[in-house]
Amino acid sequence: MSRVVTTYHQRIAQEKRALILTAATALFLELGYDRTSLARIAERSGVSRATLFKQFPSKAALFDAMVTESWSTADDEAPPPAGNIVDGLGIIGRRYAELLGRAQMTDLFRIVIAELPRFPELANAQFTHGKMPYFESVRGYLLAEHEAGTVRVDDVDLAATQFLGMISNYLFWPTLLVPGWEVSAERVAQVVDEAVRTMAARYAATGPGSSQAGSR
Amino acid sequence: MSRVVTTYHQRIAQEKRALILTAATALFLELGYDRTSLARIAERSGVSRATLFKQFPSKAALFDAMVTESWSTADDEAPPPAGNIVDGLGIIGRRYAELLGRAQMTDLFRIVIAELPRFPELANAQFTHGKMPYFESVRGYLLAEHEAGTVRVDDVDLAATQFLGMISNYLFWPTLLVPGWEVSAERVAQVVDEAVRTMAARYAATGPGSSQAGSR
DNA sequence: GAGGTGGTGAGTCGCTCGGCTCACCACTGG
DNA sequence: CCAGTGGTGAGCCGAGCGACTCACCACCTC
Repeated sequence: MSRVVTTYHQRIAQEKRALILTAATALFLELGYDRTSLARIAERSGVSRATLFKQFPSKAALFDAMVTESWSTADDEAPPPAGNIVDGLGIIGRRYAELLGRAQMTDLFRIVIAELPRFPELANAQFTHGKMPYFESVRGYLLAEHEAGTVRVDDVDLAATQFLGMISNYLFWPTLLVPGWEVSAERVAQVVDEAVRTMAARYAATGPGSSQAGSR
Repeated sequence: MSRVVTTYHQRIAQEKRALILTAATALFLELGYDRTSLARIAERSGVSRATLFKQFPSKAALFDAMVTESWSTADDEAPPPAGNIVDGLGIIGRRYAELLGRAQMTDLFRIVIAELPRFPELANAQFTHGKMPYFESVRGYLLAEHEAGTVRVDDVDLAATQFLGMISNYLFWPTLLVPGWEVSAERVAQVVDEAVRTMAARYAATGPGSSQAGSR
């Protein structure tokens, strides 16, 4: 991105910063905000406490940097299908399910929910990087299909929420509540498929279209 | 229930216990587990710290009692529609929406999610008093209608989850994330109605039944 | 009115926390 | 070779925490 001056001891400083963030991420996600002490972060990252305080002015700043960094790497790993609306609901739903299924993603959600009263600005990040891209994608798809006459959707916002809700309510909540919960890949695909079918049945343009039965 | 012996100073003790629980509930829900100190609970409840320690052996025990008590009063206020499955999806959905809409209910959800790693047994309570009764109710209704031939539902569990997910994803998540979020009663009813219609369209017995269009 | 139950308030203990300071060292770039 | 940047380790501080103790008191019941 920007031209990096690098090459002084600055490089070492950035390495230390990365080490701190890695350790902080692991500890915050595992223990929560209060039970994670800066001393343990320093110990785990192999960095002195003085360095930690020079890099991050306060515990809150470190926590904020950790969340921001986690979201950015999450975006890198699986970019949201922003503009591509022609692939239909299936691909969007599958990517959404994939996002919800990542283990450290649920941990991140958990701590964000827990610390929201203390860090209200995290709610924005949660929406911006989490649900919103997928919601917009579904919304755009439905809107385009509606205008094309393929489907008939009066309340697009509600319909999009319905679709994502059918997926997340099955895949996400148990993961958030039950520690070691896992859903097989087949079941994930099935859940998404069924959600797509339900949407097709509900919002068919006129009569029952191609989405009717489905023996499988 | 059980015959209460009462009438010694035991009654006073129970009053004190209730005062403690009330204060503890307010503080835990507002500040979270770690940031709530027993000293502040004692101060707020107007009870000495010694009394607090005699009533509850530890902070964890007090927290557990608080959650249990909150769930039981929640059940009293709106008993889950356990056996009554003839009223259909609408009444179940509306009661579910009413549960999710209560302000202190979201606070309770938040702290339970936050402290789950430390109190794993809370997950059971969350399921037992929260989602499960409504899930079972929807499930039972769909099963009965399926056997009656009114609808055709192959995967009852998935269908029930879809229904509740369409509701909770619209009403619950924003409430959990955005501090002062509110949804009007009309919109709540609309969301539930649309979820019912979607279910009817998807799981119609053969052709499109009575649930076809719906201009509104 | 005497006995006993239960509440009270103050105090103590050991511990951990976030935050901060400072003298000292390692290493790089000129 | 030497100046300077950045990391290090140890230590200190004030505060708050959960947990516990004990002498004292208020009140009801017999």
